[in-house]
Formats: sequence, structure tokens, C-alpha cells
Amino acid sequence: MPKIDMDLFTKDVYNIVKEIPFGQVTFYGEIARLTGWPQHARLVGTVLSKVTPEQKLPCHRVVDSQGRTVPGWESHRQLLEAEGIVFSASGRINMKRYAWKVK
DNA sequence: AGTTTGACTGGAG
DNA sequence: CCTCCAGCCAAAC
Repeated sequence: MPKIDMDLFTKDVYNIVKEIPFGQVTFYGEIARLTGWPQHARLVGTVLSKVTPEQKLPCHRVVDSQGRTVPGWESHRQLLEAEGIVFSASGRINMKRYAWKVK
């Protein structure tokens, strides 16, 4: 495996996140898989943590593999609920129901 | 240049 | 349901 090109990886992540439809979600590991670097779920998180509001990316539509919101990001849950997404009593999303299916 | 951190993950306890 | 943990690997220290 060649060394990862962070410049390209970052752009791929942006382009993928930008495609997530309103009312649907995906998770870090899935984005990593789509970029061709399935072992870099953490790196996807690192990239998204640096996204600014000016970039206008729907990064709130990205949750963890268990359907949980980002710890410490207070408005994450309400941003998703504003798109019609319902949380279970344990504070998790039903991924079966909301997962974004790539065409 | 070596160590710790982190918007992760899946499995164990 | 929750916490903890090993494996993960580039970024930040």
C-alpha cells in the first residue's frame, strides 16, 4: 500500500460528505471505505473536526458506527432531529433506517 | 525523533 | 446499557 495523500484524502472526504442527502446519515468507517482507505475511520474524524461553517458541509449527517452523536458537540442531536431523524430512548439512531445508500 | 492524542471500531466484561 | 480495551495510524506535541 502506498503512503496516503492527505490532500487527496481530505478532498475525497469533503466530496462524499457533500453527497449525503437531507434526512440521512453515514458513519466514519463508511466514508473511509468509500475513499479507498477502509482502515482510516479515525482520520475521517480528524478531517471533519477541522471543517469550518464556511465550508458548508453537512458533517452533522456523520455519526459513529453505532449511530451515536459526537461527544461534546451539543447541537449535533438537534441538527439531526431538525431533519426528521428520530433517536431511540438510549440516544442512538436506527442506522438500518437512516443509513445513506450509495447509488 | 519519541510519545501521546483522537469527531473510530468491534468486541469483551 | 455502560465502560474498557486492543488495534488502528496520521496528527499534534
